[in-house]
Amino acid sequence: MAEDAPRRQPTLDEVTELAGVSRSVASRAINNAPHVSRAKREAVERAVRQLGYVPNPTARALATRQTGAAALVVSGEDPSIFADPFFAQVIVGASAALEEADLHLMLCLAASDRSRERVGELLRSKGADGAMLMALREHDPLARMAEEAEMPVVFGGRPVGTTPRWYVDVDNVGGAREATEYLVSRGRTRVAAICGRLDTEVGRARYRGYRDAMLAAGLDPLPPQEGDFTEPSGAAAMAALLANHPDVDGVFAANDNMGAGALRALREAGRVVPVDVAVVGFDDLAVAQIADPPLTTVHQPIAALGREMARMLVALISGQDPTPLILPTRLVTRASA
Amino acid sequence: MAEDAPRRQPTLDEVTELAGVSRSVASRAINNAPHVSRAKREAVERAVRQLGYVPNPTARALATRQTGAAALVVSGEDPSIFADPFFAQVIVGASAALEEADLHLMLCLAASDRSRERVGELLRSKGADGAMLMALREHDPLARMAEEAEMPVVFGGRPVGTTPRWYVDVDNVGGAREATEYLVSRGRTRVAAICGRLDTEVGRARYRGYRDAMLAAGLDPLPPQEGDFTEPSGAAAMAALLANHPDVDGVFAANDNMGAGALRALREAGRVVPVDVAVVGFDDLAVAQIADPPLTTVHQPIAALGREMARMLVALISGQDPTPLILPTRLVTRASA
DNA sequence: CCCATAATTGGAAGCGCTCCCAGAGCGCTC
DNA sequence: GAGCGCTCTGGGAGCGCTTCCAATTATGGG
Repeated sequence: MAEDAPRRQPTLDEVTELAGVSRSVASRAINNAPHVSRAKREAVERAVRQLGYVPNPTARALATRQTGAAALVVSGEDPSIFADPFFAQVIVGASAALEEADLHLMLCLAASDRSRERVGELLRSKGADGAMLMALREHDPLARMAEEAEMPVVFGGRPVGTTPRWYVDVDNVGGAREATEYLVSRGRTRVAAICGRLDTEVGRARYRGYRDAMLAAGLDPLPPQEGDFTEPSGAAAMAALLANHPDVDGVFAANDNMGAGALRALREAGRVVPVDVAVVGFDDLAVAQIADPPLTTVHQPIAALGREMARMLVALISGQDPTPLILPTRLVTRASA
Repeated sequence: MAEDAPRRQPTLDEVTELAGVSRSVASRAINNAPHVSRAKREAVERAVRQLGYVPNPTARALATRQTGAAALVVSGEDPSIFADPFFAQVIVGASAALEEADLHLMLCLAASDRSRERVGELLRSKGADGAMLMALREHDPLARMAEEAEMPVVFGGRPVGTTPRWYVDVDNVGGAREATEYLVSRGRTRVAAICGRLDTEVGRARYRGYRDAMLAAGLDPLPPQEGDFTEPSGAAAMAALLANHPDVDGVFAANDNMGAGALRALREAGRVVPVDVAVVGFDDLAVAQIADPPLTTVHQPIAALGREMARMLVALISGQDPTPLILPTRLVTRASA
């Protein structure tokens, strides 16, 4: 049973020979293509089983000009951005959808010039059948690389400045507006926004939603208190806010990490949440439930984001022309507001 | 400048022609191989630039029998296991190390039979130059697949039952022992363990460390209170513990998620941490810092785990025979104990 | 100035698979 | 019984690159 000769992988030709058919027939049989008689098909199947033959994906890729893989590129200036559990969920969704199309997932963390350069080469060399780009920042070189590459590309979230042809995004403006409206509806009038980096579209859009809601309610929006989406930056922003606007009674944080940071800063400053200050976050990650008090937050369908990106990419690869998609958010109320 | 003809990628032959050299020379020049005169090398470089030539990785892969990619396989019975931020950090480390060797990262979430089958095929067909396997459970079919595939394979953590030839692991027993010893050293005598799934080696090893430390201190170890590494399971385990052993005064949780859950259950039961019950976790993820009170925990070098796995794999791929590695842990004391 | 030696060079054979195409075989119809 | 439209079949030409090898040219010592 066990040969331990230094055997190579068996090739199609060996199957061909054992089954007594031509290469074309063997190839067709293996790919379940038509025009193969029942007898030959079975002969091929038998030979395949006997030899333990597995098609060589590289050779197939060369012949078909399809690699069978899609890249998920996460930009950022250092790899720590990827530590955000957000991406893990995107991956879960994308991975599932790619699997349906029998594509493999290539993950590229484009956090250094070197790695960005490698991504560029991947795109230009058609090292994948398509790519999903996420977390692009302003003037991100990846945007141009993607444009120049003649490869299907789907954006996750819109990059700052331009609106790509194909993207999946979450309704950031709407979600932020809803969060702010909720705070206002609970009687808060001095509501501040701890926003994410304003060189990202998410950061801007969520601030815009806050501002719109404030203006619509006849309240004065405060200028953006910028953080970088991390917990410490949220705490720092909250501290700054308390220093400049001691009378703040509501806070909209542009994500849960910063919301959790704000909660901590408030606790350290002796403010009671939600009595003194109500806080709403964005994302609805695990941290929102674990936070104390649990964080009222804007839920966004993260796995669905990944899934839809992948589906859109698959559609693109198969020659269709899908339309961009904006996924809805919904407010999840917990104890913090 | 901009041709918008439906141009294919330029091929080596076109470079060859433009530079006026043979294919061999062009190939050597492009790969920085020796035996190319200065003049021809420059001619090739010029042609490459002029044509915007990028080597086709698939063709190269077919010729060299090297795909230029390594797979990271995360097993599990459903994809949610991947939501654990643990993996994100492993990926950050692995990705960086692979980049140094100019390898791409293929991520496989093997959470269904279908996806496991695809991984098996990837392994058998040599669709990657090597693979890193993580989170294998007892009788995990991936173990056999990996064994049968003649492909370099590195394990992250040891699977239950067997000790693979190449692996990188964390000192789970030592870490758990240290955590328990610390609790004991703080005067706790009725220390319980909330352990992870006992069909994983991590779960077993951490319980073993707890038990060893208890026995060494002349205390009675409690039977394992099993959770599944999630926050809710930690809370449930803690509740069960309080019901069966109301006098418990110390808890070692096999990871931070469950530690956070225990904290919540204790709070809900009116116990004060660390006065009534001291709690120690394991992992030192972000949740440990955010928890209230902040969780004393066993820090493990997660990114380093990923990095070392990747390095070991690279060594294996390049024909070396590296030795298994066990990474040290260290206790980080915070307010919970 | 000639020959041994080393550095370059280009031809050509793969790597393993897909797929176009022409030809063969076969059952019908008219 | 010839002609037509099928389905099958296998030959062979790629896909784009690496690399072995024999041939060519450059180098240099005697």
